[in-house]
Amino acid sequence: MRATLKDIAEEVGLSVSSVSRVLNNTGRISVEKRKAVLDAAKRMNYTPNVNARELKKQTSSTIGVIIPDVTNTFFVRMLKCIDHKLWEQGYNIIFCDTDESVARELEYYQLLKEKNVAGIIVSPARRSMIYENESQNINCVFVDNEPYMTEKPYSFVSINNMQASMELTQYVIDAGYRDIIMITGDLDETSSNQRLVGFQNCLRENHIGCTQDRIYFGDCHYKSGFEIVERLIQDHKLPECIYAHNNVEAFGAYAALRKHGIRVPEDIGLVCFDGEDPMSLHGINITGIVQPVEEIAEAAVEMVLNNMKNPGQHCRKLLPYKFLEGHTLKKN
Amino acid sequence: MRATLKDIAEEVGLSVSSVSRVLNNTGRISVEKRKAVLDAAKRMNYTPNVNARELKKQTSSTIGVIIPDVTNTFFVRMLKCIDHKLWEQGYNIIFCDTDESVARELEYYQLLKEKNVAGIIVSPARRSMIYENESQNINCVFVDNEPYMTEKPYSFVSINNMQASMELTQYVIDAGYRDIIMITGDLDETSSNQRLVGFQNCLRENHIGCTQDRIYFGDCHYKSGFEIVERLIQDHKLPECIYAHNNVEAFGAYAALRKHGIRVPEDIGLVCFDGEDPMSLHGINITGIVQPVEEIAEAAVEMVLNNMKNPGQHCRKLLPYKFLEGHTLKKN
DNA sequence: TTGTACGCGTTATCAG
DNA sequence: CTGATAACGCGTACAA
Repeated sequence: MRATLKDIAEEVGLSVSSVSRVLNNTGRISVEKRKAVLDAAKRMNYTPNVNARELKKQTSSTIGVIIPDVTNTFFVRMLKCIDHKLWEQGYNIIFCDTDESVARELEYYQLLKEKNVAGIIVSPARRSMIYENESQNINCVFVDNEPYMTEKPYSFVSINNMQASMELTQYVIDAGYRDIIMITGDLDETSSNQRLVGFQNCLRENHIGCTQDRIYFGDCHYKSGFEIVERLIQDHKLPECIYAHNNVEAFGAYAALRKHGIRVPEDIGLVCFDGEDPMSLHGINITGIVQPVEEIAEAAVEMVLNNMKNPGQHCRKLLPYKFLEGHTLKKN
Repeated sequence: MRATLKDIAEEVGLSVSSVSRVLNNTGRISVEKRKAVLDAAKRMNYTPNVNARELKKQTSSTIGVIIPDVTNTFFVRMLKCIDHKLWEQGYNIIFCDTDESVARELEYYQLLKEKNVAGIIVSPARRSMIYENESQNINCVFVDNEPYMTEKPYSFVSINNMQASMELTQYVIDAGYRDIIMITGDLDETSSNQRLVGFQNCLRENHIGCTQDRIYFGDCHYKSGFEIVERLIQDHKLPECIYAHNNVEAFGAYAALRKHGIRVPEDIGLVCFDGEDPMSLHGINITGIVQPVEEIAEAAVEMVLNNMKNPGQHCRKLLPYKFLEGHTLKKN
């Protein structure tokens, strides 16, 4: 068994509180007793029980992080950044990958509360139900996708997806493309929705018909990008340019194009969000919007820590994004 | 504040123990009181305090997972698998990314103990010091890389890296290549070391000189793969085939080759470990060894859970790997 | 300077 | 069936 304060106390013939005082450097203790305690602690390999301490002190040093799919490069980078920021502040992460299951998300959320986390950073999947039937004021920061239908206030950090999407679309148009299609993300998610709306708005503003056949419904995954594009190829319906909702879909799209010998950007243009991952497309950057992952993570951490000191204070942050000129559009 | 058993007890005019019994379905309680408790619990949004419960019951439902870099596709997939397996068993993960810092690894390890985890799954970075000065018998399973220099027994799961490396090298040779170089991983890690040894052994067995200029020292990262190959190109020293320690290095190597218009496999061969990620090379699989990530994760979980029931039982498992015939070697 | 007593939220034992 | 009581490991107000 692990040594406890009590064990040490018995060992050195002191009271538990004195031992506690020594180990926490609180209160005054005679030098020799202090030494005795420290020696015993070392000898007995004493390890404090943080859970007990936090139960007593009514604090918590763990933050729950819920994400839909950690194999997605955007989320994994966010996770890593969050971990580092929190580590610096003395916090730990309980990691929850929901596999995009709303049910799992809810179960994880419940569990995190039971584990007494100091706060939760969640990038919800689909129409997140987290805030349904939730009367408790839990310290929760949403990232990327907003919770569905709640009049309760909440904290949120992301970028302005609609605006970014419009800018991107406009860039494509300005580059000379007019026949553009979009492969959407999961439209149950607000970020996907916003990007689609931005795309549609921009087409309209440019008097380009935004007919239904410009929109293909993906699900944020590689496979949907791949399959949609392969179908387009087979149907001889390839447009001049493909706008994929995220990098993963774009990789899928790219793979399908390459499989059929269609070159990017010579034969077709390709844009997306978060296409800058150098590891993923052998050094080829995909032109498009790049979300400031680090800043988003940092803001989320800041917000969740701040909410601890000022409970009930909610905050909504839309961070500036970057435009990346990659190698997947023809020069005008 | 969060409602506690005591709050409910006061609300319904019962003792704390009775409330506990109702909520845990233990012991007999009259129907009406049971209903009263349940109602109150719901009304007051009662959430049990797992930490308190586990303090009392002397149990723990959290497992620490320490990995060197979660953005590495191998580790992130492992993490995800581990999370899912543990979730099924009612356990949670405290996530620790060390950024390959041995110091951080040690700090995390200490912290996990303090947080009272039921066990730790660790893929150590470099020459892990985790087991130095460690007299306590902590439930710890090592994955991929073995701890450095300890006479203490430990649990470990991986593949037989040396044998796999020999097989891979032999395959390359059998495919007609003789001028092969290897870009190693971080040689402080046993897996990297083993793969290098396997490469060398196989060359010797085939009477191919294993001179020092066949070995380039990488560090498992994209950048090192890229830079080493670019230097080779500039020095006109490209071999017939490059053997990269892992997929990330191979991606870097591939990017460098592509940048200079060198085609794979037409102009040069490329093999590595874990090159099957369809997302990463636009559908092109890299020929080589594939580690059974899922099985490794599963085994690690099994071992860590088993160690809980049978403390001190250590186990070493080398799982079967697969050979993947991809698209990066010329057909013989 | 040190010890006693109490409580954090929970469960388990023992009485009634 | 129900309620005290103790204990898990720890920190702290109070007393000595």
